[in-house]
Amino acid sequence: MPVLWFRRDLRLRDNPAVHEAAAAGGDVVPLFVLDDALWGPAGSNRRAFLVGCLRALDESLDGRLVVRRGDPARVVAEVADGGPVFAAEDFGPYGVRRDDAVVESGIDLRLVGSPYAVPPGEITSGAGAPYKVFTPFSKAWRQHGWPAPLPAPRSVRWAELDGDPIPDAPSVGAELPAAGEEAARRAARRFWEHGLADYAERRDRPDVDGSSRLSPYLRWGCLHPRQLLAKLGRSTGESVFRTELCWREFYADVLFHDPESSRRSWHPSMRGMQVDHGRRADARFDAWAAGETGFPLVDAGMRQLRTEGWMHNRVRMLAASFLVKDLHVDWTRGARHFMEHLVDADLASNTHGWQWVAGTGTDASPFVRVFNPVTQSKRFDPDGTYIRRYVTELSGVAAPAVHEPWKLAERPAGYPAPIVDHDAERLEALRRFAERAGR
DNA sequence: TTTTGAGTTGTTCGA
DNA sequence: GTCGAACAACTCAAA
Repeated sequence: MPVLWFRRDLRLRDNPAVHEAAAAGGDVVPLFVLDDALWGPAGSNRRAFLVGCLRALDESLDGRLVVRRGDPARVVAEVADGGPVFAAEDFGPYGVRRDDAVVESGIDLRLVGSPYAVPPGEITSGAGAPYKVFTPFSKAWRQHGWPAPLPAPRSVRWAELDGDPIPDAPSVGAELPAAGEEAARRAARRFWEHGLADYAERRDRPDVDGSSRLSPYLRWGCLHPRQLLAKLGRSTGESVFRTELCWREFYADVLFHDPESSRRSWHPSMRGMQVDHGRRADARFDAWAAGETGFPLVDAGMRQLRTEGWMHNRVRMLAASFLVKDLHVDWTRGARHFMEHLVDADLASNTHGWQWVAGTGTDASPFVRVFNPVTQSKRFDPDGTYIRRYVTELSGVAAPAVHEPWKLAERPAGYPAPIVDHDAERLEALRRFAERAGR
């Protein structure tokens, strides 16, 4: 029996592997392998969202989704029993290793499609080398183009096979996004109706929640970017959103060409960057992770991450900048924390988003960027709406004091004083960068 | 091969 | 408050 192996493509629509598996003849076994290498490091938010996606998929398969726990090479071999296995290609470092092992074990693995409009590795510069700068990549990417979404497949006959139960969703603090393909379609429709027209202006505003909120669905493949790209026109908002989708593809391409870059700085000269270790650094990291730095917008973001498994991108950048530039903690540590808690945790986007902020990645900026937590707060959350939503200690504090509560005559009860002096740490960050640049 | 223009998302300083 | 310049020099990508 042909097997349809779901990995990060938890949908039935516009899924080339579904078509191929159906065309192979015979009842198709829809399989998901609960792989400890991926399940283990995931925090409860990410686990809960994945469980939600699996339940939704199971429902649209009339309860026939086969979930098996264990090592993929062993589990897939057992289920396939010599038959062909169809799956979308995974270009991440772990996915490539896993699939190599699967093929080596003799399984007839047929990779069809990928989670990207253009698979990593396909776009190269005139010299045939991978792009290292976003803008030329994005031009080539748009020129390259992508296929239209697939029509619905003729009805697929799904096999009935025993599996392990879908694990219970861990209990989580607050509300996670609704999971699954139908929820993704609703979210996309909502974004199209309410968010896309003003996207260019609103996407940077955490207070009005102006981003698309589609990242968790793209991460788990409840949506394919092709489905979004096919509907995008030429307006400013649509162009800006298309560019955001292109960033996702660019970073997947960068990680594909340098799989090591998820663990160490992409830029060789930045690998010797001086970072802080030890008890003081650990305490600062803990304060950052808990949302107790005393900088309201940073804390609001870190608390949103904990409770919702998601953070607005503008605030992600600021929180990352704060950890790296103000606390001098290695970016990989912050990136791991994000990976654990984000429901949209994507290794490529997360890694290279962090590296962009840390100044260790493909970005060729002529100067060192150090985000100012107060300036960012005033510009992107002017009334403090977003801050007060997550930092309840400041619920009675209005703008402008909400941006710098240490200036109040009386410190708000329960809210910490700033753990560092931003101006001093900024100079320290610049000093460390200058040291690297001199080598 | 050499040259040229450009590089997501920033901050500070001084007019 | 608003605005433009300065902030390293370098690397990339295409002409």
